[in-house]
Amino acid sequence: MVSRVEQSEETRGKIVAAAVAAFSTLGFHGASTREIAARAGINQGLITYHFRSKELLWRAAVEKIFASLRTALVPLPTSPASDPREQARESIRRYVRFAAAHPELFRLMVEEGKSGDRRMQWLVDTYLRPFYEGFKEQLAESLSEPEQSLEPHAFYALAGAVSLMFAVEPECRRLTGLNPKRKQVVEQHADYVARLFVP
Amino acid sequence: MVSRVEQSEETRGKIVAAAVAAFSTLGFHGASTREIAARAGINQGLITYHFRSKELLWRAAVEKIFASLRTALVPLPTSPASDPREQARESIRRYVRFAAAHPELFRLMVEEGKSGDRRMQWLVDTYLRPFYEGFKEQLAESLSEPEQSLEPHAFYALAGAVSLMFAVEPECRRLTGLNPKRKQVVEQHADYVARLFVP
DNA sequence: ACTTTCACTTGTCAACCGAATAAAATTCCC
DNA sequence: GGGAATTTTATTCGGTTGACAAGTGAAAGT
Repeated sequence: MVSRVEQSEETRGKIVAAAVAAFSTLGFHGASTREIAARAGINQGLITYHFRSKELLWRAAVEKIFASLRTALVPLPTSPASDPREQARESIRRYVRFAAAHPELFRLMVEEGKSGDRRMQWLVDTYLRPFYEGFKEQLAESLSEPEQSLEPHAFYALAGAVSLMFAVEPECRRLTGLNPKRKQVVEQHADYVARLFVP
Repeated sequence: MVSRVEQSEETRGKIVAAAVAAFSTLGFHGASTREIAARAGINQGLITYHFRSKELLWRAAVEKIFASLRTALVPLPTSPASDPREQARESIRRYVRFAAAHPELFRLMVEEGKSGDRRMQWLVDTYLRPFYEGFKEQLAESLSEPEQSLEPHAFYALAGAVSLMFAVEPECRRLTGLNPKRKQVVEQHADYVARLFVP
C-alpha cells in the first residue's frame, strides 16, 4: 500500500464495497453518494473522481457482486464417480452459502427487479441472463427432466428459497430467534433446500 | 357516496391503496407523501389530515396488506374425505395466487426486513408473527413430519419460492419472456411449488 | 333556517439533502 | 525539485421533504 496505484485501488475498493451495501439496502435513489462516502470512510469528492457519476458507481457495484457470485459458483472438478444428483445438491448448497455470505445480491435484484427502468434492463442483459443460461444448462445436465418449460419457475423458486432468509436477516432473527449468519444455520438451510429441489 | 362519511372513507381508501404500492416499491423513505397523494389522485394535505403522519399512514398500509392476506388464506371448509397432503398443496396454491395478485406484500417485507429498525420490529410483532404461528400449526397438521426445528427454513424457503417471481415481475418478463401476471403462468407456478414442497 | 362540523384546498415554511464541480492541498514518482 | 495523480475542502444550484395554518364549501344537526 505504498505505491500510488495500490493506494488508489484500495480507495476504489472501499468505495465499491460501501456502494454494494448501500445500494442493496437503500436502493439506487435512497443511497446517497454522501452516505456511501461516509460508509467507505473516504471523501465524497473521491466518488466523482474515481467513477465520474453515481450511475457508473452503481454499475461497478453490480459488477463486483456478480464477480463474487461467479467465483463462488465456479464449477468444481467433476468427480466422475459421484452421483449427478448429489452434484446438483452440492451446487445448491454452494449457492446457499453464497447467499448467506452475500445477501446483497438478492436485495439488489429485488430492489431493481421491481421496476422496469433502464438500470434493470442493463442489469438483466449484462449480468443476470448469462447466469440464468448457465443455470438452465446445469439443470438440464443434472436432472434431465422433460419439464423444460418449467425452467423459469424452477429458477425463481430456487433463488427465492435459497436467499430470502438471509436477505431479511434482521427480520428472521426477531421472528424466529434464529441467527441466519451462524454457520450451523446456513448449513441446515443449505441441506434443506438441496433436498427440497433434488429429493 | 353522497354522505360525508362515505366520501371520507373512499378518500382514506384511495390513499392507503396508493401508499401500499408506493411503500412497497420505493420503501418508506423513498415514497414521499406527495408521490402517494399524486398516485391516489388527492391532495397532499389530506394525508396529514387523515393519518396525522407518514408513519401512521405506513402502518395503515401494512394493515391493509395483511388484511387481504388473511382474507385470501382463510381456511377452507375442510372436506374430511380429501387427502391432507392435497389440502396442503391447495393451501400453497392459494398462497401463490395471492402473491401473484399482491406482490406488494413480499416487496414490503423485503424492504423492511433488511433493517432492524423500529418499523420492522413493529411489523414483525404485530403482523408477521401471528401469520408465522399459523403457518407452523398448519405445517404440523398437514405434514406431521418430525423435523420440527426445520420450521424457519421451511417458512422462508416457501415464502421465497412462492413470491419472488411475482415480486420482480418486470425483471422476470425481460429475463424469461414470461409474463408472471398471466393466469396460466400463475397456475403453473402454483402447481410447481405445491408439488415441490408436498411431493 | 341557521349554525356547527368536517372533509378538503391552498399556500407556505424551514430544513435538509441531491450530485457534480472547482480549486486548493497533499502525496508519490521521476 | 518539477509534474502528475490522488485527495481534500468548499461551494453551487436546485430540488424535495413532512408538516402545518388558514381558508372554503358543503353536508349534518338542531
